Amino acid sequence: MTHVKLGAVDAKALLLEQFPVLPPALAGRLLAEASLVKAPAGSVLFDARQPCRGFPLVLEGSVGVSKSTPGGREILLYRVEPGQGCILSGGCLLGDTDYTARAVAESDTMLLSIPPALFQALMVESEPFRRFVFGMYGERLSEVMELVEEVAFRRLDVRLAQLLAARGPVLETTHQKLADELGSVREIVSRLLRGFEARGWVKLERERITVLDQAALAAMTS
Amino acid sequence: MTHVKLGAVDAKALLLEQFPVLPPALAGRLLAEASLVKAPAGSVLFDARQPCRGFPLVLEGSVGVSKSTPGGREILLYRVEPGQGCILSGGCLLGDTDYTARAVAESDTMLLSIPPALFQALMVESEPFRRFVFGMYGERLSEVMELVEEVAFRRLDVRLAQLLAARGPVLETTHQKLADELGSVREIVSRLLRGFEARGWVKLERERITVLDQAALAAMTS
DNA sequence: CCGGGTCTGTAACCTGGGTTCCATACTGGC
DNA sequence: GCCAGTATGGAACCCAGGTTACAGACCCGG
Repeated sequence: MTHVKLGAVDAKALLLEQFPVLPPALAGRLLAEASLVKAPAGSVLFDARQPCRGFPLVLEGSVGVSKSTPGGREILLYRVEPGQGCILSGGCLLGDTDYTARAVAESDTMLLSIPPALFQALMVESEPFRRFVFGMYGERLSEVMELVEEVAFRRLDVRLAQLLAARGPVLETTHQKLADELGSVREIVSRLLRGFEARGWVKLERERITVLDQAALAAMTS
Repeated sequence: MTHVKLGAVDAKALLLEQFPVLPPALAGRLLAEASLVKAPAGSVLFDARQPCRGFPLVLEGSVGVSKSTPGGREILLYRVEPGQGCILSGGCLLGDTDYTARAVAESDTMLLSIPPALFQALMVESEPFRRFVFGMYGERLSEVMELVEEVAFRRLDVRLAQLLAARGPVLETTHQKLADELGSVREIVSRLLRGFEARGWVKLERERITVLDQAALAAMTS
């Protein structure tokens, strides 16, 4: 976990390190023509009904893409980690349509925003870049399809348990944020967590959940 | 609605008609190298955990892609109509992964199955083909993301009403099939339909639902 | 060290939707 | 015209999860 200040040089190192699939020549070009953006935790990168300004590659941190209702409820569709790009922007750029979801930096995030023209050009010229973008599309689609199934058929306690098992052993977060990730509400998440705690599977503290029995949580899935 | 028997000639006509974005030269090549497949209504084109044999373009009929649980419940992820391809296969071909869902012909369907090698070649060589495939990816992803929101936050009566309004004025289907589309069960769909009938919004008969007040159904959305 | 904001605990209550069960009715083949 | 298979009607019951409403508890800034 590097905590150095990031300049142009570090950006290049990060780009090469996080996106090994991209040939170095291309990386150089990206750094020259794309703009480096720092997004502090919590900042909104884009929102529904907005046109798309560029195709962002995440170098550091992570971005959550979610849908939300007027009533204030929310559900996380997927997370963009370092080494990935926000594929939603790809669709917007190619189809020239607006966003249909919201993207929020989940931690301090650094990303490289490829301007539309360059993105289009790369898609035509660069085979590796195309493969990269395509691969990500496929992955995302599968993920979101999976999510539909989860939301439609899996009980919330199971989904919460999965989440805890996957992200443990220690989660520094609030019940509200977990609820927003699952598409539920704070009270229910609190209630379920209490249940897990009673069974000795987790320990609860303010803004911190410690997983004590990952196996038990994971076993709920079945 | 053409009911002629379909031979090679008709396939070409259909291909050109349904896929105007593809240049005629490419269409010729596709017909020469891809295989024409007829799938009777109800036949399973592919299922989860199977590798992918080709990239199918739908010429006539329609294909439903859905997830299902061991318990027998089901939810429709999206529908592939004439002029579209099954993008899920694209991901499988490029990433060489297995399917994660099931595809069923919803009516007698005719499709053109592009073999993996040709698909890969076209993605490299043909800009219009690439644009076509890309465009579809973006669309599907948006659709499925939308579906997550619907399933997570919208009540079933509203979703059913939407479905009826969109697919009316007459639906030749069973309550079970509607349930499988929505990710619910027969009894609930029946109950809700009864409610709509009581309000004079639909008329119910065996294997047939007639929408009488589309405006009322559509208005539930808000 | 006081006070407002945020996070969590807890409980009563409600309801949408799933489960179970059975009755009825239509339909097509023999 | 009978019978098996399928589609629908209808009700009792249950429960996961959402709503509402507070009360502490912690945390930070002034």
